[in-house]
Amino acid sequence: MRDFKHSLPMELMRAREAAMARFRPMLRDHGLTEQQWRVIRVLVDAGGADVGELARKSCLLAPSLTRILQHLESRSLIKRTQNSTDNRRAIISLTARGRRLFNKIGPRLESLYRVIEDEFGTGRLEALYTLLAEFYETLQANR
Amino acid sequence: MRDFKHSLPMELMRAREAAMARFRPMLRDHGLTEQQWRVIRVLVDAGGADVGELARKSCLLAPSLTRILQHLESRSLIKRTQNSTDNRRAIISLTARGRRLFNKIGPRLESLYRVIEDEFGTGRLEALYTLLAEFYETLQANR
DNA sequence: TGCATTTATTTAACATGATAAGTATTATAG
DNA sequence: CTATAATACTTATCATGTTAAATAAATGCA
Repeated sequence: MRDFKHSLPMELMRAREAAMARFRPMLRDHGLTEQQWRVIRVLVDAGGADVGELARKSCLLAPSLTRILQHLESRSLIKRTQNSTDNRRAIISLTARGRRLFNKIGPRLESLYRVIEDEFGTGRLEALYTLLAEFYETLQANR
Repeated sequence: MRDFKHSLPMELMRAREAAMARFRPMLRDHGLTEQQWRVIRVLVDAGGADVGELARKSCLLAPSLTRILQHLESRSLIKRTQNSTDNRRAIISLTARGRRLFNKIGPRLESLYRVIEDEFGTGRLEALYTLLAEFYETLQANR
């Protein structure tokens, strides 16, 4: 049997963990988990989204997202608006406080990212992105 | 700021999830989680290891591993041996039942893996492995 | 030898991952 | 219209992720 070290899910996880280990301390300093940050990040880009859209874009399962939104709402970082024609959906958006937190953390994480970019090389990083995207597309297509 | 979709941890996660979605149902059919399977897989290769070694090789944090070992022991899939000169360490190994379970599941997962190999192509898969390993090494080296 | 330090593992506490089931609202067939 | 199915979330439950603290055994050194 193929050597266990040569396991793709494992390698993907190790690579991801190596990267996250660089980012996590700073998020933690601001009382945020990686997943909470992903939600905030998506809300900045989208500027308001329902829970389903948020789940897709932040790669979080609905039950996890429900809990995260409750948490972020209790910290007044997000707010819900019941504005739609569909009463099942609530529009989630950042509060002013949420935006301030993003503006504080965003640039610092960005610079950590650039360090990685320098260490590994922009070219190889791009190659990795491409392969990952292709891999994902291939597996989704034949699902 | 860089587009959020172009986030390396996210891409690594999505790729990993796409792969795991293929494997998880079969593991679940046998009452195993992905992490429990990783432990069994390492024990087959190593044939007995202390908790620290197991944690490193299965890429699990010590607290998670503690719980998983308790679970696997309660199902009689692993056993502990207090044989060492160091009384802090217990040697973990598979029971006959654990080995039987591995022999039943292993080949089926292997064939699922070959499907992925065929879909994505052996060459690109190797390229991906190489980049991932290099990425991990680079980030570990400059830790 | 005696004791502070280090090492190996476990507990504790809180957050998320994963699946199934529940609830409320909207769409749809008859 | 109205019963039924589909949709969008939320709850519930169990397992793991993450960090800090606790416990216990081994080491190092005065």
